[in-house]
Amino acid sequence: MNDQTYTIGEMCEAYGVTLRTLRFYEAKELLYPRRVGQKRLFTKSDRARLKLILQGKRFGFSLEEIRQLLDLYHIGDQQTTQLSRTYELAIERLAAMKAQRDELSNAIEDLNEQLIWVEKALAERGVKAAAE
Amino acid sequence: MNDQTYTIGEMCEAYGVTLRTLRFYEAKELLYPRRVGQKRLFTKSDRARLKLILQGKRFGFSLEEIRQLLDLYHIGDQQTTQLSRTYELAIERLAAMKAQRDELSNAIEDLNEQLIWVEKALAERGVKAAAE
DNA sequence: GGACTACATTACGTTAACGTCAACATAGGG
DNA sequence: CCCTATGTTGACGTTAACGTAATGTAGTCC
Repeated sequence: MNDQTYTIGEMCEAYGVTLRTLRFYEAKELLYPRRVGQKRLFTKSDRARLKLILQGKRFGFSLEEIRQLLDLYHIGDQQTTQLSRTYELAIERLAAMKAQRDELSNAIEDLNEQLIWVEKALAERGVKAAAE
Repeated sequence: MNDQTYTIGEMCEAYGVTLRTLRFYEAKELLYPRRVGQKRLFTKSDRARLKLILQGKRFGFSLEEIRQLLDLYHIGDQQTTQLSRTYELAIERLAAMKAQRDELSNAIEDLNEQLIWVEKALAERGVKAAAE
C-alpha cells in the first residue's frame, strides 16, 4: 500500500500550516508522527488525522474537542457507542453553528439598516457617493 | 431636559453588563462618566455611548475600533467627512460579516452531510436512534 | 457604633492557538 | 572543513476582553 511518508516541511506545504502548528498539535496529542532518530515522519494516517483536525476547526470545534473525537475514533474504531457520542457532539455543534449564523444574520440586517440611514444623511448633505 | 444620572450599579442593571466591564470601558477611554468625589455618574450621553458600544460589539467591531468611531462622532459631530469615514468602515465590516456568514453556512452544510453519513452508518449497525 | 452595602483602585489571572526566538543537531554538497 | 537547509526542543510573548482577588472608603440603617 501507499506508505509514503512526509517530512514536517512537506506536510506544511501540503496542508498550508506552519511547522509550529504541527509540533503544537503533536504536543497537544492530536498527532503522533513516527520518529526516525530525531526527525518526525508523517504517515498516511497522520495526514488523515490532520485533515480531520482542519475540518474540525472549520466546524468550530476546539482543539481539545477534536482531540477527544480523534481518540474516540482511535480507541473504538468499530464501537458503535463511540460513533454515537461523536454524532451527538456534532449535533450540538451544528445547532450552535446555526444559532451563531442566525445571530450574525440579524447583526448584518441591523447594520444594513444603519447604513441605509447613514446614506440618507450623507445624501441630504449633498455628498456625491463615490460609487464604484 | 432629562439630566438624570445613573450610578454604575444602575447602569449595569440597565444594560446587562458588569461593574468590571464599565470600569474597563472607561479605562479604555470608551466612556467618560463624571465624578462626584470618587464615584462615577453616568449621564444620558454616557448611556447613548454605551448603547453604541454594545451595538458595535454585536457587529464585530473591536473595542479599539469602537473607540475610534466614537471619537470621530465626538470630534466631528457635524463633519460630513467623519460620517463618511464611519460609513466606509461599516461597509468593510459588513462585507467581512457576510463573508463570515458564508463560511459558516458552508461549514454547516458540510457538517450536515457528514452527519447524514454517520446516521447511515449508525442505521446499518442497527442502532435505534433516540429521536426526541 | 458595628454591620452592611455600594463603590473605589490595583494588579495579577484567564483562554486559545499559535508566533517568535534562542540555541543546538544533523545531513548532504562542494 | 564549512555552508546551508532543515530539523529539534524549550520557553516566553501575543491578543482581547474582561474575571477575580485583595484591600480600602464612604454612607446608611437601626
